[in-house]
Amino acid sequence: MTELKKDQENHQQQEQEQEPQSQHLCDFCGNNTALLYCRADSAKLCFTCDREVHSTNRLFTKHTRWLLCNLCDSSPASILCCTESSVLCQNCDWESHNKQLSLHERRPLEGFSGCPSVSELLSILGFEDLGKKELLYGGDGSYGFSDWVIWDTPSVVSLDDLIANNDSEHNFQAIGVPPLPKNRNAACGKHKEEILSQLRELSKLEPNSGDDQDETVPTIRFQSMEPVQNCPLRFKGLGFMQNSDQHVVPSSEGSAFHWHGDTGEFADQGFSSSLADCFIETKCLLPDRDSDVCDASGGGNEEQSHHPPTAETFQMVPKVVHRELNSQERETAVSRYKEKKKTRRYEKHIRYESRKARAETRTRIKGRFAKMDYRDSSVHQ
DNA sequence: GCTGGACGTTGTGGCTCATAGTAAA
DNA sequence: CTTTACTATGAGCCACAACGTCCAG
Repeated sequence: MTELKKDQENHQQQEQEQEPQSQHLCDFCGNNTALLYCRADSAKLCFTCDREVHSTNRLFTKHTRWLLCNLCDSSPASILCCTESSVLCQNCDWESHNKQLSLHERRPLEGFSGCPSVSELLSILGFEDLGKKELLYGGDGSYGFSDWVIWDTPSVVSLDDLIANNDSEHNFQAIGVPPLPKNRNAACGKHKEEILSQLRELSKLEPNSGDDQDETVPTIRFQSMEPVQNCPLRFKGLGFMQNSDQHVVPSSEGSAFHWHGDTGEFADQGFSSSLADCFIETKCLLPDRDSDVCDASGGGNEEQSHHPPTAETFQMVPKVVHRELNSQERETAVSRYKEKKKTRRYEKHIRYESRKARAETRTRIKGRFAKMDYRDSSVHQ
């Protein structure tokens, strides 16, 4: 632990040293602090200009943007250091964490594309407990994304956990797991204040800012919550996938999903691993969005959909709990599982006695079956 | 629809080896 | 606290008869 403290202190010192040069201005307007990086444009942008630039046509919406690295302020951040709440590019991450044999908890970050609304940006950046209203007015009362989007809720470890927790009114939290602190995944890095400030400005520009209809619309009704200007919206890793290929599959079916690299699909393969469950809970519980723009088969999503999800991907995808749709499915799945558990046979079951009899008389070499002529030849010798 | 041949798949048990977990030094 | 020794567990291997499917006659 002391090593961790020293590590943190070193980082703080390092940040303080770099602070003066970290304020880069937006390449577009030249006024605001640049917080995002667009690789396709090789440009550092503020949130307002990012919206302006990337909403002009569909092609631009495909550009993936990242937060700027908190250390060098010149490269896209691909690592979130949860310990020090900073976002770092690969080089800076290597420099700072490798040098010091860091014990920091780090996660991969990916960018976002499309034209996310302020609310969605809040969610992407880990301010899910801060609705757009709170952002605008600092108000209370209204509920925002946090009520519907749950980041990294403790995943269900097994179906037994579900059953053990059966009485909790479909609360998917596994037993024995302490509640997580809010906002623990805030992925905004060091420039939190500046980000909030820019988002505040951005939200004022949105047509329905302050409208009651807006933020009270839960995430599960994404279909009615079109991103600004109907731009295709995709969050990669950081936020949530909003995609037409999000098949609704009951997560508690007792199914493991295996990735088919060639088709880019999951296939049901029996009982689920906890890892797959985590993913299913999020990926599959999201409502379908019949967007022709984001069509998995053809539209601009191959990059994401045809790569097998890594453990990091699983870790990064936030948990979105669909409270209505899943309750019935869960109940039926649990009852099916219970029924199956009753009739489960642990002892070995011989299906073909004749094969057993045959196997017992077979010639063996070190336990392995040997060819018949081996016995013959040994007899002859 | 029935028959028979060809061909691919499945299941069987004992042993070895790798791995994880535990206890002792 | 670390290292070593021991134990438990499970996957994989092997050959081949039985089984299942397909197809032509």
